[in-house]
Amino acid sequence: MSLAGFKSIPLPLAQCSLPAVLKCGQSFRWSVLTPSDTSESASASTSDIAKPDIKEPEAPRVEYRLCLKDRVVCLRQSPTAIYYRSVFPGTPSSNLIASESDATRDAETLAWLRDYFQLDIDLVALYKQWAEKDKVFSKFQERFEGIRILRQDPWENLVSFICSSNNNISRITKMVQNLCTYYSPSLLTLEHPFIADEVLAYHPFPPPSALAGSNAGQHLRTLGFGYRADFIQRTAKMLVDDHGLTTPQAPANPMEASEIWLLELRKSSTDDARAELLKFVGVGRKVADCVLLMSMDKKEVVPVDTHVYQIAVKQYGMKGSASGKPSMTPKLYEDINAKFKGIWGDYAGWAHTVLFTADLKSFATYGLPAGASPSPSSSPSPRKRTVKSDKMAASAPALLQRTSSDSPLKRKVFEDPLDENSLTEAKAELSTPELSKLVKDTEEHLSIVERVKRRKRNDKSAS
DNA sequence: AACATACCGACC
DNA sequence: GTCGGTATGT
Repeated sequence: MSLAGFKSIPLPLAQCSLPAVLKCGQSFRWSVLTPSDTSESASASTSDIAKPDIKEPEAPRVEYRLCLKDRVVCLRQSPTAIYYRSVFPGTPSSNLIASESDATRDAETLAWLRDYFQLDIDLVALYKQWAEKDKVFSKFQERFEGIRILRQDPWENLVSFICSSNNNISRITKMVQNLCTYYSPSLLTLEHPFIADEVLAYHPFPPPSALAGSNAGQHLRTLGFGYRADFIQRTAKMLVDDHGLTTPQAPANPMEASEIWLLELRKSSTDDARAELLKFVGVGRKVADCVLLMSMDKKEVVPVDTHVYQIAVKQYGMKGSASGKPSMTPKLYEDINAKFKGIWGDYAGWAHTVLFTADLKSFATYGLPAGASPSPSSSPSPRKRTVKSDKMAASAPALLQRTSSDSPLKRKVFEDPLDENSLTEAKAELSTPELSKLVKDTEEHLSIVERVKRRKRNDKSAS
């Protein structure tokens, strides 16, 4: 598979890692397509490969796709560049003659990419600053390169995070996909990049008016939204009712007035914008802060959930609650928020996302190159909660590739890289060099995890 | 103003 | 029983 038809943006992986950024729970709408993939949209599938094949940088075996209002953007990545192309309705891919409008469209897509990935922000420089200020961050930085905040559409982001309460990435992804499939018409269909004869349909994100109808709540329930169904319908209706009649900017603008109103909140202060967001149903402090950080340019905002609370306790020695189960009171929220802002400063929200991502089970072995020996402290802690509850389970040890002919055993190891049982079984069946390498890497990882555990125990009994 | 409980669905 | 929370009740 060549990169014919793709333009390139020279960019080191450390500035932006697509597999990390597009699957760490910021956007839920990118599909990740690989040669071994048999399903439609796959960011939740266990057969995904999390990293481009670095052994063959000229031919990445992963493609990422997102449907915008008027085009589908397709991306691939090598260690030194991002490759992009866009596909429009009604343009057969067999058209080999580049026209003038193609050049215009490429320029538009490039502009969109620079904005969406915020490529003018020097992430490497930010990492350096955070590492200087913060010992904990410096431990993780090398293994979790290229994790940056996307600049997403506020409406889409708001709905996605209303879905996120009491929920996991895998299910949120399915819900958002259902939303697009059933509430906006297909823009175009496109062949799978690696699997012949597989055709995929692409739907843009539906506008507020499409979800505001009084019947939407009930219908969304049947699509698996649960109690969040009414939140979404009512929020959509509030937007249409209260902000749907803004002076039409340009008739050609495909955005609805209420979407533009949300977009304009970028110009407000953090507190003002948050106050507006909190008026919607299903939007509390955490969801509002996610929207502020991820689509309103409020880079200093640190959304606090139970997960972030765990990091504050574990990594930064914040006092844990005696009864194990703390309720996230406004005061606790503020305390944690202030703590992280004090540590990381102006881009605290960006720094928080790096650690948040590093703590996902799916990234447990991310960035561990074969044979490399990470320092003991840089390995993620084997928190039971994370290991058991994170259903993303999409990533495998870096640099290793799954194939369609994987043995059941290899699959097992991939699906839970930290599970010692499957590892023991796998050792007895070192049939392929690839599997043996995987076992070696994972063993090394586990031994590090063990060392950390032991040290923790010793520290405790010593004090 | 600070807590408790229900809510929905998937998983252990 | 658990959970990347919020709304509603006391």
